[in-house]
Amino acid sequence: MTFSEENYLKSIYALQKEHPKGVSTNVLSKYLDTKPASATEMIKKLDEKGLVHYQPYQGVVLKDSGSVSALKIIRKHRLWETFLANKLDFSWDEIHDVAEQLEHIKSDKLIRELDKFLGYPKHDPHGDPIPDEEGNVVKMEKKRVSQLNPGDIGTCIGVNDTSSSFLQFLDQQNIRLGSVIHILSVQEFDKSMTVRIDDRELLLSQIATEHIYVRV
Amino acid sequence: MTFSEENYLKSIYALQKEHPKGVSTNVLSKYLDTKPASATEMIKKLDEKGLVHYQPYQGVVLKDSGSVSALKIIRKHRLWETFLANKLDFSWDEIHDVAEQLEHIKSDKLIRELDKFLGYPKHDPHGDPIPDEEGNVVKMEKKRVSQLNPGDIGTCIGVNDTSSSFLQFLDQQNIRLGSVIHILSVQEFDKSMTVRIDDRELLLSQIATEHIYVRV
DNA sequence: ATTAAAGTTTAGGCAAACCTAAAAAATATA
DNA sequence: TATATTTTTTAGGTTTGCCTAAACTTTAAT
Repeated sequence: MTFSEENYLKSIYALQKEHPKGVSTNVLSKYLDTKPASATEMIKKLDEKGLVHYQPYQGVVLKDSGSVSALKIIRKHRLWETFLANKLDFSWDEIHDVAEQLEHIKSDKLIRELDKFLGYPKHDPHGDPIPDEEGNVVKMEKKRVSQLNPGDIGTCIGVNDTSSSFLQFLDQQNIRLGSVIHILSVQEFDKSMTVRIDDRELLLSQIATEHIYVRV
Repeated sequence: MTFSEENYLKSIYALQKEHPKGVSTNVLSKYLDTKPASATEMIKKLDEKGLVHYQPYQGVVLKDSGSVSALKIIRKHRLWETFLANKLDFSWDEIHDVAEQLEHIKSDKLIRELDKFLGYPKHDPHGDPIPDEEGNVVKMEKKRVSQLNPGDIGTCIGVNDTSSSFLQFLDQQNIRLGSVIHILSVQEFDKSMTVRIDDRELLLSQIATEHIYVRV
């Protein structure tokens, strides 16, 4: 499988959550920063290989074999992200681009050994679950802090905004992976929340609460 | 720089030790398992980019800029080999193919961090020196076992043949980096040598003794 | 020195993955 | 419903890196 085929499969997988009845060539090409005509071409090829189901003008849907392939690439991507963040000194916002390259390295042994070396992690640094060798993903109750109610407790497992200003803010507030967040109250008028983290009370704006993911 | 350009540069670098007055398209294409016509094409392109000096029918020689580029790739290759052998459970004969892929990942930070993570190693698992960021290589007193005489002692620092059959042989015989080799005797008729390694006596064929490098 | 052999380059093709522009289909609007 | 707009596909073109076959150099042998 070529790099391009892998990237298309991965993208279709990511997009079909939002487009369950078929990912259009328009959406797909926008996501991949190519042109619709290129997407059509590739989709036809993937269809001929039996990885996707394609009906002209109706968008594309992954078949089971395509899903398995996509999940294998996602597994590699997330394991490499974990490596970069946990073993090398990469910050959250630097790992993605390098992992995009590393995910295409072809070696089953490499991925098995990397998994072992990292201690069989269940989640990547963004809190997303790492599929196992067969492509099974642990579905996780992942919520935004903004979706919680007073009295709820969540463990920080990731963020949705990797801008350095946001990551710096988290650093200053000592909010990190594993931080336990207690929801104390919610302001009606601006949806800001008072929370407790490590025995410190602080106020999070609505924008902040929407960008922090927790396991409940 | 494309993968192919990088592979050609690296190959020219490797071959020009044996072909100091110019690497022919024949030799180059054989090394890369392509055809001479393809080598001619690529060499022309590298010449246009100012990385090599090419005169039709006279072979190709690296310019300084080409050497620096080649050494950067070799640095990446050897750091990844070190990672695979020292941090993951890869044996000598398994690291090469994967490192061939990893060496093309583009990220200066990744290589700096990997180097730090590995403790700034000076040599890769085959005993070859790892160039520094500027492309400087440490030259070493390196002899083949076949050049030693009875009574001599050498420390294994590398090999000259990276075929998996040879590397497997070394593994079976427990010959590894750092193994101390005592030369006991040499057979006149076939140049095979009886040696002691770790209190075990064994016979090495001439072919074997020519492919093992030692520091004396 | 001439011819034969070996090595190298040129010329013309092919596949992958992209592109633009035009044609066709689906959707939205009047 | 008919037309206009948007989306999608088709057709034809480009680049990279490979190929084969033919033409051309260089080297070796008679």
